[in-house]
Amino acid sequence: MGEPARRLGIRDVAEQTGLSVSTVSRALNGYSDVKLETRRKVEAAAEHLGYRANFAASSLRSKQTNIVTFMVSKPWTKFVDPFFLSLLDGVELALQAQGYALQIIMAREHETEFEIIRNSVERGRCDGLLFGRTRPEDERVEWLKARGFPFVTVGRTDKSDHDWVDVDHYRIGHMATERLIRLGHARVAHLATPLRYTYSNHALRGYRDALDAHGIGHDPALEIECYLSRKTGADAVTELITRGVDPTAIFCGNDVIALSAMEAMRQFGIRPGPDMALIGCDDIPVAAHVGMGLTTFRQDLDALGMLLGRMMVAKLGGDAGPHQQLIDAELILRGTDLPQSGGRAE
Amino acid sequence: MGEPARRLGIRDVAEQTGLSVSTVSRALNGYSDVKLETRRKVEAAAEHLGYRANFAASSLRSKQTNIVTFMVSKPWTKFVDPFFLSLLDGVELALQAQGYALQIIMAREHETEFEIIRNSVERGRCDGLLFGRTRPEDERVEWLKARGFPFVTVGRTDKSDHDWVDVDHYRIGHMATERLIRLGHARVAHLATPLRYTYSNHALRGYRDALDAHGIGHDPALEIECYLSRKTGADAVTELITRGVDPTAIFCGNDVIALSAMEAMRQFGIRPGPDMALIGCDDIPVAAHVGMGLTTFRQDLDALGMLLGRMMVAKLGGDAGPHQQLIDAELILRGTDLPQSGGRAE
DNA sequence: GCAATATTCAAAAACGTTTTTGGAGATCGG
DNA sequence: CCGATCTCCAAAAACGTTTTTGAATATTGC
Repeated sequence: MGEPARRLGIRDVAEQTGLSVSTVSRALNGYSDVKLETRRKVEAAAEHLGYRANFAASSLRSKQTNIVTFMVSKPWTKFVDPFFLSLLDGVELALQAQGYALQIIMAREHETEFEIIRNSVERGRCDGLLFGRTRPEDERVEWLKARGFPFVTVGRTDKSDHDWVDVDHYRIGHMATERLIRLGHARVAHLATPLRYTYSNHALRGYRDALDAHGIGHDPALEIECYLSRKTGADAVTELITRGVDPTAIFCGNDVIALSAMEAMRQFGIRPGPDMALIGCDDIPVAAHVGMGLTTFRQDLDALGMLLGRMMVAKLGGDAGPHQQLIDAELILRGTDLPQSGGRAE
Repeated sequence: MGEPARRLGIRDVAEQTGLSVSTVSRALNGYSDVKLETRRKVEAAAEHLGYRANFAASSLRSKQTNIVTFMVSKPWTKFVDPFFLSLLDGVELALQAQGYALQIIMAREHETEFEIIRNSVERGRCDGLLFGRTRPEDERVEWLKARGFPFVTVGRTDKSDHDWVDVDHYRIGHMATERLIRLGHARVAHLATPLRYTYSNHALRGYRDALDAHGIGHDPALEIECYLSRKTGADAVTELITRGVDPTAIFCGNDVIALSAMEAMRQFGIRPGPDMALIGCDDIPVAAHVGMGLTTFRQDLDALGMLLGRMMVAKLGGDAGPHQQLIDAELILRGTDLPQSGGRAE
């Protein structure tokens, strides 16, 4: 009868080499108390047999997975967000250099985010956790902190007493608004990204502070919160115009909102740029190609990702930290940040 | 002194309920031979204690992970390829509906692809494997087939005797070329995606067959293979023009190539569309915004992804298959597929 | 040359579950 | 009312590693 076709195990390597199972394990895992010659012999036998340690078994015994999980939240799964891939590319690079594997899981529903984290941590599926879209008061952050589980976030909380990397959206908001003011605009609107996220609040504060610094108070009618769908930038512009708020310039929290806003402007016969100045954020690929080109901010996401990965590796290596770092974005000047024209051509 | 702070285990749930460890396990895993009342009690206790089965242990004993791995290859990690995220979104949806988790790993170097697959399979890290960028003769496919490990690919091999989903690039190539011919173009060039991939060959065959069907032989000088970087579409156009090959229309294997080609055309004073017709493939977001809009093909990637996921679930459920399915792409008419103008305006 | 220390390896325990095996009590048919 | 069949659960084995423990041999210091 045919053999039961047992799976190849460390035992087979031991038999092949005439060594004990424990020695084989120690040789394969790079322990120092095994003679070089022995190690070579073991490695040769393992290679020859095609043996690899079973993941579940080794992770059960050693209590580590060598996996870092990045949880991507709904908005990132829904759009082709350049934020996503470039960032991950950097993270992966930094992790694999230290022997860690990057695993990506998706949180489709907003409510499942926490559940996914709990599951990953409590079931011991990974050694460290990465995620973004942090909120001013973030349940996930608090829970992980309380448990002492290693994690780094993209974005801060209000307390910010954990490890994070972040793009300086305060500075972005401030610079964008100031530039528009210097171009002669007195009524600058802000179409904000969802204010449940911390970074949106930072951008908003930057916007307001820039206005204040120039003696222009902020007008609630000029501030509209947009959600991450394709339409709300347009809706916001429509609202601004139909209500007669009449801004002459707009700072948008991201390019998707800006693009949507531009669409609405054209419907109203307003030329984005000449008739209404516009600055976005993110520099998505379309930004360079739409109309006369959208002026926006670019972030070095590769660098941000590598930073994120390196922080995680440092934490996992026992470095207590704190690990916190702010990244600057670069203003990309294109065609939509034009001076106040004094009214649109009829 | 202080308790050793042991990790919460199934034993604790057993003690809490006064049941045996085995019964708790069976209750939690939905076996039928446990009284409803007992099951409820166990679930309540587990919930109350916050217990979750350790992943490594359960996967070691049960020999399954409930994980399906999608390996993404280098080109997909490098660009913001819409192919990627939409596809994964669909896959994830189909998998999680059946209790499987989607895990994504990246193959940065081309050469590591195979190594990653071996590692995943031999170490028992997942129950099934998904990947794309298949080649006419694909080492990965052969190896997995020989091992009998469950996998589905995006794209076929020459033999195609495994499970796959694919976009019908033959039809795309045929339709695009035929459309250009009907518009009066006799010299239609083809900027192909890398021919090491199977789908590129299908597109090329479609292109050639359409020419043949109209009594136009294919001219090797009109066929240029482009690699997936931003520049080669431009390089190819430059080559066509400087060599005096003078096509009046181009069918591009994808939109990135087409966009790059358009850039080069403009440098030569050739207007994409009026002076040289152009059809791309993929309908990346920029395609709608560039110039007068790029005519291209759109694929329903969500559907493709869900199909992929459902096939994997079926396989894992024991359905022997074969599971093979071809998906049609939709022609999106925009501004670059114009009739032969008889020469460009000087 | 002898005790002390280093080096190298083997045996066995441990990791936390699921699965196998089997047995006690309940239910059923006649 | 008795044997047969079900229902529900407990005890123990098993999964394939890594880690702990300890012992044999080789090396060193004096």
